[in-house]
Amino acid sequence: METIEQVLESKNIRVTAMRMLIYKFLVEKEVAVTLSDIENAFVKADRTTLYRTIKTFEEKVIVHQIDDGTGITKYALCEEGCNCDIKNDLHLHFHCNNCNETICLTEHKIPQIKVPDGFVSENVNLVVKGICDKCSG
Amino acid sequence: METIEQVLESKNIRVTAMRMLIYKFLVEKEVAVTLSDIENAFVKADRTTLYRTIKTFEEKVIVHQIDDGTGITKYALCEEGCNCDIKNDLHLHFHCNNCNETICLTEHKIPQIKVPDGFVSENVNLVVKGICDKCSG
DNA sequence: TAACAAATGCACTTCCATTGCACTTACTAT
DNA sequence: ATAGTAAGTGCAATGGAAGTGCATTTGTTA
Ligand SMILES: [Mn+2]
Ligand SMILES: [Mn+2]
Ligand SMILES: [Zn+2]
Ligand SMILES: [Zn+2]
Repeated sequence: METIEQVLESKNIRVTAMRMLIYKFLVEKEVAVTLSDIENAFVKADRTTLYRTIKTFEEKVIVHQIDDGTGITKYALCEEGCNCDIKNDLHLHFHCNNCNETICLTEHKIPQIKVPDGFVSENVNLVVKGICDKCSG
Repeated sequence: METIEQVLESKNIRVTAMRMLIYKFLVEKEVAVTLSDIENAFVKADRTTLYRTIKTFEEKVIVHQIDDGTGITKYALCEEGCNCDIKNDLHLHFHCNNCNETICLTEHKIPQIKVPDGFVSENVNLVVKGICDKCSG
């Protein structure tokens, strides 16, 4: 079991108190979070720091960004071997219209999408909206 | 060939000069437009009017909204028989990473997406990003 | 043409994202 | 250990897009 310090160091990110806390927060959450979610969890920290921390995490492929159509960008931890830096994330995302949470369905890969002649597909964003397992039960 | 007045009337929208101009603008554009695009095309008109006009068009199913992941909502004319009001738009959208334009691929329907047990899919947003035909030529 | 409803214009507001700059903290080389 | 440097943090401010309240104008209908 890797410690948080080890995770950060392995990604060439300087270890700071704030970064460890935010990383821990992301691990414990199972859903994608907004910057405001992080803000609310760390009221004593400055918004800018949180913002730049998540941007650093994104750059270093610790988290990936999710546009679920709510208008607010969300972030979730990358999986082992995630290559969202070179290609867009290949798994699909689910947004619950009831509890308003967004989750990664990492097991569900995006099918091959055909595009017309002359078009070149580089990546695909796919968000399914509906009712999640917790809300449909 | 229907006139613009006839189109608007058939959708139960009051015909005004502004609305006819905006409709004409949308018809002539083949790509999805942002509110700013419309603003730039009609500098003498007030932003609010353009905003509310496009919202009216959306409500009356003359245009549909597109979230292409750029963070700015875009709008494009609905096709004949478009049912984007009851279900999300079924065709896919293409965003060109080169010219930054977004277009409807109305011929290309979104494939059925499987979701895990317990999840209920209500609608799907699918955006393909890459190079469009004009830019790849 | 009078009366009413809807459309427009102006001024604000809110929310999220982003940046510049000063200050503090962490790493590195002596 | 200490100084120097690079990176991280906090504060203040900005900008863009979306949305709202209200007064005024325009269109419709009786
Ligand atoms: Mn994901
Ligand atoms: Mn479309
Ligand atoms: Zn739910
Ligand atoms: Zn293009």
